[in-house]
Amino acid sequence: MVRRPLTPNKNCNPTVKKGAWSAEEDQKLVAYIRRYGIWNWTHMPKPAGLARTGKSCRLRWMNYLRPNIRHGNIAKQEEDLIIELHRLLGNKWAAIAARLPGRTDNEIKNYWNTRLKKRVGYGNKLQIPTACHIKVKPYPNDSSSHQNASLPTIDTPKLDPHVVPPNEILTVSANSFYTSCGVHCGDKASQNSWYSPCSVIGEEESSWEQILALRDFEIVETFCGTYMHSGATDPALVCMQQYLVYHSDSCEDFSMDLWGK
DNA sequence: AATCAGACCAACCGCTATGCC
DNA sequence: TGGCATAGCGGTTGGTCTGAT
Repeated sequence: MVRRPLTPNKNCNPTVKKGAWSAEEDQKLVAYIRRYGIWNWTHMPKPAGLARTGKSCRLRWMNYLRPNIRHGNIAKQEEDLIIELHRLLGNKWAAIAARLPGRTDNEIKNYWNTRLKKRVGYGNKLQIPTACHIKVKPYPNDSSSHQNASLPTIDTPKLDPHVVPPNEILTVSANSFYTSCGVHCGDKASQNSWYSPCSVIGEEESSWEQILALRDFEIVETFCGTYMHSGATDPALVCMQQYLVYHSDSCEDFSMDLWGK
């Protein structure tokens, strides 16, 4: 869809162009960024030969021109993930987009507002436990983490699941945490045998919502091990797998390491 | 064929977070 | 510590498309 350039606003700088980007402008911006990189959005337009604000350039680049952007054809799997993440995060479009490679926050926001909002009801936002004090480690390179103030603050010690037994990972207020996540951490855990969240709490959706809510944190990696151990298959796993940072090639490999198999 | 309403989506705007001095 | 510049986010706007009448 091509948007016609807007009529210049009297109150705005007439030298600054607004509205739809032309192919020539796109080309200029891409060429400039390829050559010089992104060094300062505010001062970039002039040397790039663009009569645009830095803000406009940034938006155009982020939402349309940058590499690996995918437009349209949102798959059913992606749609499910958007719905699930939105239930967890609310309108944190950037955070949701970070979980969908190639998709932009703007695209997801539009997709939600125009298609999904009607289908998905409101008022069912996850109630996240707040009683645990497990230290968080934000995911690396996740610029959106700082904006997730609505998520629980969880303190975990530095995790190394290859070394630390699962039942020793969380030490403070662990019971409340495990209970809220539906993960048994009693005797069974000490025997190196976790319950899957689903089997413990009996409310699969509720459990996984809460686990997914921790997606920014290292702890989710541990739950992936648990999840794999349960042998379940679920779109939620797709979400988690994207955030594994282990050297293992797959979640299953990680799980096997974790369980010493 | 013309009109209209709703859907879609690119782009803008205002605000906030962050970093630097 | 406060002020400023910049980046980034989310809400909103408005132009185009499409299907119904």
